[in-house]
Amino acid sequence: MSGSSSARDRVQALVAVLGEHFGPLPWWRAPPEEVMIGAILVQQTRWENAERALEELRGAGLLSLEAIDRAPAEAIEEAVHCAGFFRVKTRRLKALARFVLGTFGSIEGMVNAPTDELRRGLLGVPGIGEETADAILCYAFDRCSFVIDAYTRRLCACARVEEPAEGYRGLFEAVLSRENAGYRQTHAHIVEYGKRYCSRRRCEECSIRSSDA
DNA sequence: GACCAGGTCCTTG
DNA sequence: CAAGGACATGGT
Repeated sequence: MSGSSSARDRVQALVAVLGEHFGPLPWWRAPPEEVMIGAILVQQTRWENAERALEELRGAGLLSLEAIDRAPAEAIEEAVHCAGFFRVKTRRLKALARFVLGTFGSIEGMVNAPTDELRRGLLGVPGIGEETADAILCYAFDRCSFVIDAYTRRLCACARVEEPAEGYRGLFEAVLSRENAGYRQTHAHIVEYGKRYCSRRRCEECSIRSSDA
């Protein structure tokens, strides 16, 4: 087998330490449709900007996949302008809407679909990569899909967790129990830790690292 | 004014 | 397959 400090062991330790450090953390709650839209809007920007864009969409009556599918691109671009990459994100929102409405007819058609099928479908939508797909699965549809984002990679690098060829996702999913709450919670912990202690410009000495190494 | 933010896609070597 | 660039606004 592996030594006393395999990548999996280190991830297990990270999850435990974060849990003790932060305890339960709140996370944005919204209907699945809004979570999906938010998952696109938040790409490569602060959540605050994505949230503003969501409110702009709401104000314009565009906070639904039906409306996004129907509306002219210019109207959506104007609403999501404050989230950056507004032309790209508009195209991605429309692609998402087309996928959901075309493949499942509606959001309701997705809630009972198998996770594998949803994940493959989402990854086939231009503009939806692994992180966005897993965020949608985890936070919009309560699935056990762990979200690997920039914070996770940074933290793992800091904690000397070597990345497997298939990526970090499998490590976390092997460590977490099969319940959605833990997936949400651990990702929330990592984001909180990243924002507070381990951004790109500054990475304070990781207390995590010493307790794990 | 540079640098960064909860990515993804396309092009090059 | 790794590395680099494009997409864009808002905050430090």
